[in-house]
Amino acid sequence: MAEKDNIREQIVQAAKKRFSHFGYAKTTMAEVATDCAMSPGNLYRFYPGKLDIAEAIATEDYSKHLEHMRKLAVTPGKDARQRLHDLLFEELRRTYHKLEKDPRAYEMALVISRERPEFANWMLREERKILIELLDEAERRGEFTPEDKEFTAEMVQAATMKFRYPQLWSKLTLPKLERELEGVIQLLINGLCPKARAGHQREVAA
Amino acid sequence: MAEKDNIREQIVQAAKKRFSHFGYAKTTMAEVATDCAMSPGNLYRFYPGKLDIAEAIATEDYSKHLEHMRKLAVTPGKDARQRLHDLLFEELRRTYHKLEKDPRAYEMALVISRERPEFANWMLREERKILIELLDEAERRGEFTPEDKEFTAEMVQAATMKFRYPQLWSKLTLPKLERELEGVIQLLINGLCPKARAGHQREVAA
DNA sequence: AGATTGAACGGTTTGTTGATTATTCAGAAA
DNA sequence: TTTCTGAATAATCAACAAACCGTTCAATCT
Repeated sequence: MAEKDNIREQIVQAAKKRFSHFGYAKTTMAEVATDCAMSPGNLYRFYPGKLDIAEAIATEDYSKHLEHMRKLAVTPGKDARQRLHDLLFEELRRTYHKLEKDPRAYEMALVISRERPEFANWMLREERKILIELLDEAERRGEFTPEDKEFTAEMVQAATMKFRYPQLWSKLTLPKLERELEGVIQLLINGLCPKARAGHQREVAA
Repeated sequence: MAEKDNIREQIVQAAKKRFSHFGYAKTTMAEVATDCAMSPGNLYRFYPGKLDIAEAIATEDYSKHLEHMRKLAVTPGKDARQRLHDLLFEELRRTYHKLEKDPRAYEMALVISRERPEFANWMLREERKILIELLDEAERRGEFTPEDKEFTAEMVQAATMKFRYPQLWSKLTLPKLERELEGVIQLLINGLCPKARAGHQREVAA
């Protein structure tokens, strides 16, 4: 069924164009169908519904992002702290720029996470896998030694939840958000307890 | 102007009754005025508007909560970790129960934080003062030694943001939230770095 | 047969109108 | 004069109708 996959891809491409020009809500199935030179009804042989097309677009997009993050998680020549830092900053910057420069994409993200809460969970699960890779690698190098890595990854995500949801940012600029994330990472790495206070931590440059 | 303050208090009491019985939206200024045996117009000599009455109620309520938390922050016979734990759990439980058992109060909270974002900031600032007290006390006892306590308190709040906003809970039960908060606190206290791994941490009992 | 259409269905959104209500203020009461 | 009233105002809300659009499916085409 390579032909069917081609058509699915064509539909996704057409929808992507429409969604990013006019927004998800203002794009009709009839328009997407016309762009693909087919009838509206025929779309439903390839996707169960409009939201599923949006989900396909979002899945493709986030998968690319995940691939990038997977590389950051195991970059050689950087210690675990730096890799965790790079990973979480990448996620923050991506979200911030989507919000700022791409309101259409942000609209789609809102719709999907409202209508398909499972999708947001999938994103968290995938990112968590990468965090676990990072922790595994860190253990191999003797940097961190968390007992339960699955649980630890979940807690790192919980502690950085603020940086995933623009609704919680209340007009904070990116530099301020980065300064906060930097602080949270420092706390997560070193903790409040003094023990053997580790060497200095670099400050964010903004 | 003791008389004026009495009337202000009477208005708040009348509004509190109405709001908690019928909700904020379904309560009219005319009704509150009638309850206070005055005309609607006269209310405006005491409060600038309906929202300000709601804010007065919320301020009074949260101030009581703050007082309670202030006690938790300096309870003798508990170490800093336990006090931080008690403080953050108290906040979480309060929010959870407002949401579960008191939809009227939750409605008011939503309206206020939408129309008066400054109020949410005030709450955070006040809670932060308490966190700083806790850190000061911890330093005195040689438990934690954060360099910049104002900043550290801010970061503790950032890391526990998830537990303040029911919108982020997506159907999580209180026990699951408590388990997560427990994990985040552990991470905040001990950090990911091994250094001198501290003694075991208790598990939540639910 | 399998693939495709497009009109029909039903749910949602949009636009409109009328009522409700927060807020104001000219004047009455004290 | 100062305090208060309540009708007037303007903004918001609720209800209803019309239009729109996602989705389905009987009919048509290949």
